[in-house]
Amino acid sequence: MGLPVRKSKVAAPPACPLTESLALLRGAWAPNVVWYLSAEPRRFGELRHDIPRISARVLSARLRGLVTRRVLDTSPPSAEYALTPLGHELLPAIQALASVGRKLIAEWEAGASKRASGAVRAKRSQPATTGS
Amino acid sequence: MGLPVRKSKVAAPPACPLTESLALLRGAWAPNVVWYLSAEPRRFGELRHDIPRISARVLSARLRGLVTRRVLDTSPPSAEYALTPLGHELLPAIQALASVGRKLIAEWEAGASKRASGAVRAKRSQPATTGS
DNA sequence: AAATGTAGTATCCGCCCGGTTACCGAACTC
DNA sequence: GAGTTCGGTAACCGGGCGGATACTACATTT
Repeated sequence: MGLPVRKSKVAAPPACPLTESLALLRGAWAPNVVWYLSAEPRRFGELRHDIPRISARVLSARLRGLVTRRVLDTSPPSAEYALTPLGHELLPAIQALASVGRKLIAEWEAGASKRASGAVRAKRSQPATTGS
Repeated sequence: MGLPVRKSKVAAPPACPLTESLALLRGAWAPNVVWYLSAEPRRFGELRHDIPRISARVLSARLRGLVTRRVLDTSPPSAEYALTPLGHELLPAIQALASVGRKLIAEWEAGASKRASGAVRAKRSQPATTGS
């Protein structure tokens, strides 16, 4: 199956690189999935464990496009997912994003006491351990 | 419905760096706004021109958080927006994304030359996305 | 006064996204 | 056969996002 990701109602003229690449990461948890697959292939359940609040439905949806699937011949049949080359190309961007995120978290924790400025605080922040 | 509780190294960190930084870029056109403000401050109308398909409503919404506003004392009163330091920190990630996007578009157009059939997609020319 | 240009806000509304729940099915164990 | 584990899919559904349109507000120009 081809990349199903670009199905916006607007036939986007391929003019903006940013829009194009972001279309690949569109949808909740997509960058997290890429992140956890970056180091090594993982199985469905492992990803569910890595990203605890993702639902099976969404994870299954995210695992199409940037990812290849390989069925393993295990006792209960399982599957292994790995990033496609295109997925790997997104890693620098994702790492840069993670770097910013780490800085953000560090600053928030450092200045947690003086919470006065109107920063961009999301209503619900999702815990999801992105280790390194 | 129990997850295979195979606890890994991390227990429950406050937040995921990826999720946090992506929260900043959440919403349509947000990265584009950051992109166009990266080089220099711009005014509302300039951004609308840079990103033709964005609506004023959404642009106005995006211009809160990563951006500072300065009212100019011009003939019709105008406003100038500039990235905050936090906004600038996102630039490496955005540039990495744009890089991937450029590659995608190149491959895309290369493969599109095969399909030079009747359907010509209406290409509304967009101002160059600042080749970075 | 009327028109124009700039900078937004208000309101409506359709639709997609994603959470939840239930269900499926293969393989293995008991 | 019943139960369990792993890996999904199907259907429902509520909320939010964002497009479209209309409107406001201020200052200058005609």
